[in-house]
Amino acid sequence: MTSDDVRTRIIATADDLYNARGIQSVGMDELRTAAGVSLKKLYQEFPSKSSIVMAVLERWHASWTEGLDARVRQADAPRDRLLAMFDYLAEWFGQDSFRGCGFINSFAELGAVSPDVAEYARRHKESFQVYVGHLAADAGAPSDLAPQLSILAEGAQTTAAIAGTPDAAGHARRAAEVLVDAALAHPSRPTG
Amino acid sequence: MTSDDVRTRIIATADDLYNARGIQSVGMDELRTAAGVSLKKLYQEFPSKSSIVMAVLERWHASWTEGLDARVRQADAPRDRLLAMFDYLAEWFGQDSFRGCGFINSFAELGAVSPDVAEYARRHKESFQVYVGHLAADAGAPSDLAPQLSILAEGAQTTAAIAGTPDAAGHARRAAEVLVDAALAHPSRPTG
DNA sequence: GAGCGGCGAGAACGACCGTTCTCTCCTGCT
DNA sequence: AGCAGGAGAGAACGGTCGTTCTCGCCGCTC
Repeated sequence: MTSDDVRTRIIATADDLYNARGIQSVGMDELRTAAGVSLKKLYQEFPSKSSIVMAVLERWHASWTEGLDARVRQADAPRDRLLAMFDYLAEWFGQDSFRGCGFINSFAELGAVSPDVAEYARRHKESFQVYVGHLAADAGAPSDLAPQLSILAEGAQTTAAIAGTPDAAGHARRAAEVLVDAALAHPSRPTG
Repeated sequence: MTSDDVRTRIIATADDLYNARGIQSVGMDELRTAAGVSLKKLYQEFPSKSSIVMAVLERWHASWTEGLDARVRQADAPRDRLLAMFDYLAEWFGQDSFRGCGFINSFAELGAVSPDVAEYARRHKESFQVYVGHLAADAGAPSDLAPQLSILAEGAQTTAAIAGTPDAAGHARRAAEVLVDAALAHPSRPTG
């Protein structure tokens, strides 16, 4: 078993546990047991718990970004691409393991106490807004639209998590349709 | 000094500390010191930390509900009342002490580990949606509108918290204007 | 004025956390 | 076969947490 295998397994286990129960509630010993790794090996791969946390945040960022992009690329028309992200949210909310956006959660848990976590969450959300901005620009929408859709997506995530139902994705999608259509009725550049 | 004074002071102090740094990061000793109360008196008024947490959640709920309602009542027209909640958000986000919605934060911190906190957060958000539902009904909007505006408000709260800027309130308000106007163009009942 | 009941300050306690250390055992090389 | 080195299990350590206990002090009552 290579060192990469061990790292991957630790991060995958921490992903599950941190997502399910929060970061502070999961101790190193529980993580060690669940990952099936000796404590020595754990600290050989990661110098501290906070380095594991950062690695998990990276994993969350990559998996969210890739999943979103893959879902968006299934649609062809720019308008459909803008709306596809809400279908991605719907799929995500429907999973049993869904317990809210890990970045919102980790920011709430540790943002005030760990500048690294706060900064990583900020950058993740910023990169999402930039991504939505590109989709909106491709659709020829004015620059107002992207932050509005981003806010809808964020709201759907917290609402779905707290309410415990995936309904928010549908509500957000229908709101997004109205906003997108209104924005495209006053495009920022001619349709050609 | 009456017992009520002490309770109020403890809750007010816990409010500040929990809001600023999260619940788990604030220990009983720090709370005791900041509130200027003996540890004995603290445990005389509250049997446990979790009972203080619940009391703070109640305070948050009351202060949010009252503040929102007061702001909404400043507007007369039903449409303005629906939009007024985003002005309330803008004022809130602009405060130095703003660090996100306490219910979203406490749910993220403790929701998975404390059913009481999770349930209280759920009920708080539900009561907000009911409130928005009344405002929307008064404006004669179809029932779709209320959850959409609620999601916008939630998204604005998390976006403003993580980004560290109050801009999200303005974005959410402009999105809400579009949604409200679109909804009122297809009213659920005649304008009379 | 003597006893007493309640108070504040803070020590103490048990549990748990993140991290390190020890000790044993297994493996692979010569 | 004998030895060196690394790995695993888990004890140990220092710190902190929520909670309780102790103790000395103050103001009240007879």
